[in-house]
Parts: sequence; structure tokens; C-alpha cells
Amino acid sequence: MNISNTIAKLIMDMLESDGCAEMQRNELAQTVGCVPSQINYVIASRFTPEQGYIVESRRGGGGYIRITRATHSTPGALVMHVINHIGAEIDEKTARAHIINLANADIIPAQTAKIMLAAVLDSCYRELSVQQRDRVRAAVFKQMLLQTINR
Amino acid sequence: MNISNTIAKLIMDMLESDGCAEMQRNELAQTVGCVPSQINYVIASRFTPEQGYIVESRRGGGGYIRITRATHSTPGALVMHVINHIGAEIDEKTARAHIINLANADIIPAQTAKIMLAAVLDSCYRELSVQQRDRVRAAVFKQMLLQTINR
DNA sequence: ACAGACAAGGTCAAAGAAAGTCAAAGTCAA
DNA sequence: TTGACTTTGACTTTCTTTGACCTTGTCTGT
Repeated sequence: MNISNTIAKLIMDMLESDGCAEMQRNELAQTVGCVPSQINYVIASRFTPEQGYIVESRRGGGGYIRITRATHSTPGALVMHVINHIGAEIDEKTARAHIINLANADIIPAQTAKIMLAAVLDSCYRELSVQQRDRVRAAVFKQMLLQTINR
Repeated sequence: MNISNTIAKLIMDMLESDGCAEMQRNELAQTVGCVPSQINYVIASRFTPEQGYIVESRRGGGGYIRITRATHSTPGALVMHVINHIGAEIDEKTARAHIINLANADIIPAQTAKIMLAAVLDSCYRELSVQQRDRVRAAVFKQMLLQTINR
């Protein structure tokens, strides 16, 4: 068993017992016997928003890393499906379509849809190259969708 | 928990119970066990006008520090004010503060706040340079805020 | 009225404490 | 033997803590 899996398992355990995993990076690194940045690697590779996780952190004295899972509830399944279906990139038109779909199916409220539509507008990303544009839009869109799941 | 958070929490409590927090810097520093200037640090980092607080103080004998919540006049006006106040760039922390503020003032619904918070998350913009990040975030944020005005 | 003494709060920069980034090097299975 | 996944560590960025020194009020004795 490699170290990364051990770390992932530890985090999973915390998530399952507490519903939320909060840790100090250096501390965890030491208990598990690895360099601190490996924690980042594990999080980046196994606790991404695509996989339904929200990661927050703070630097400096008393810093921490907190991971929570977007609970996989009933209407959430469809949203989850959409999230998984979105790749690393998405263009404005496709994103709009998804949002309108979800709104029509009453899975997200109209007000929420409105906000999301604004956030995926091409005009927000004018200064980026088309490649970057679609990637950043995908990231923003996924994060927003995640929020509609665990309410 | 670090000392700064403890101090911030104390002030929050005062604000919530009295609507206004008034204190003596040295006294508070001593009860909480820190150097007086740390009080200034906490205020400067967590109770800025940007985040909707007004700070007044007086030196000399009988001096004090008083913190109050800034209450804005009309609902739409506040959103407009926020939009105008945002320049071409905004960092995650400042954006978060604005959103939380608007939500606390009941100007945007909690669900909307949640979506917005997700959309301004640094993790969405990871692949961009810090400069680009803050500019794109500002654009996204403004678009979303606009939607909350004409409902 | 005035000069000090005393009693606050203010500023700033250095040191410390975490977490983040990135790229090079290692491992391992197909 | 190549390509994906891991491991490492040097360097960066952000947030916190501390202390020396500064500015502004108030009070007291003459």
C-alpha cells in the first residue's frame, strides 16, 4: 500500500465518522510519515470537486485544511450526473443548456439559475484565451452545482 | 484555535448581543492574553469597512475602541454600491465578505449567497495567474450581482 | 494657564507558522 | 520502455504574533 492511499483512507475515515475532515497539514504529514506537500497531492488527485468534495484551507498560524463531501441526496443525483458529465472545459452555450434544463426540471430554483447563467457568460471571461475561458468556466460551474446538492 | 480568532469571536459576540462592541484595548488584550497591538491586527483584518463595519476609537485616559455594523439604506442601492465599489479586480476574501454582508442584510437569499460563494472560490481559478484570477472573478461577481437587482 | 506625567490607542516591520506550487526524480504496471 | 502515478524538497505566499516606538488625550501641581 503506498502512502497516498493511506492518507486518502485516513481522510475518508474522518469524513465518514464526522461528515467533515479537518486537519493540520504538517501534523498529518508527520503522523503518516511523508512530506507536507504530499497531502496536497492526495487532495488534488482524490478529493476534487468533480468527485464531490469541497476543500477549504487557511495558511498561517492556526492554519488548517478542511474537506467536506457534498452529500449524495435524492435530487442531487441528477446534478451529480451533470457535474460528472462536464469535462475540463465547457462553452457558454452548453452550460446555458444544462442550467435551463435543471431549472425546467425544478431541480434548481429560478433565482439560482439566473445567477448561474450570469456566471457562465462569455463576457465574464473576455480577457482569457478560449481554452482558458472554457476551463475556468467549467471549474466555476462545477463549484456552483456542488452547492445545490448539499443544502 | 489561534488567538486572533478568539478575539474576533469575542467581538462578534458583543456585536450580536449589544449591536455594538466597545472595549478598552489593553484590557481586552490582557484578558485574552496577547499583546495590545494584536487587537489592531484583528480589527484591521476582520472588521474593515469593506466588510461592513465602522470602527471608532479614542486615545488617552478613558480611551476606547468601538465597532458597529454599518447598515445601508435601500436594498438595491447596496448591491449597486457594492458593484460600483468593486474595481477591475477582487480577491476571494473580499468577495466573500461582500456576499456574506449582503446575505446578512437579507438583500440576497441564502441559497443565492451559497452559489455566489462557490463561484468566487479561488479553487475555480487555479490555473490563472493571480492578476487574471482577480480580474475574471470581478467580472463574474459583478454579472451575478446584477442579476439580483432587477428580479 | 502651563508643563509634565500618565494613560490610552496607533503604526510598522521583523520573525514565526502554516499552507501552496512546481518541477525533478522515482516506481510500477501494461 | 513508456506513460501514468507517487514521492520529495526547494521555494513562495499568506496569515499571525510580537515588540519597539509614536501620537493623542487627560490629569495634576505650580
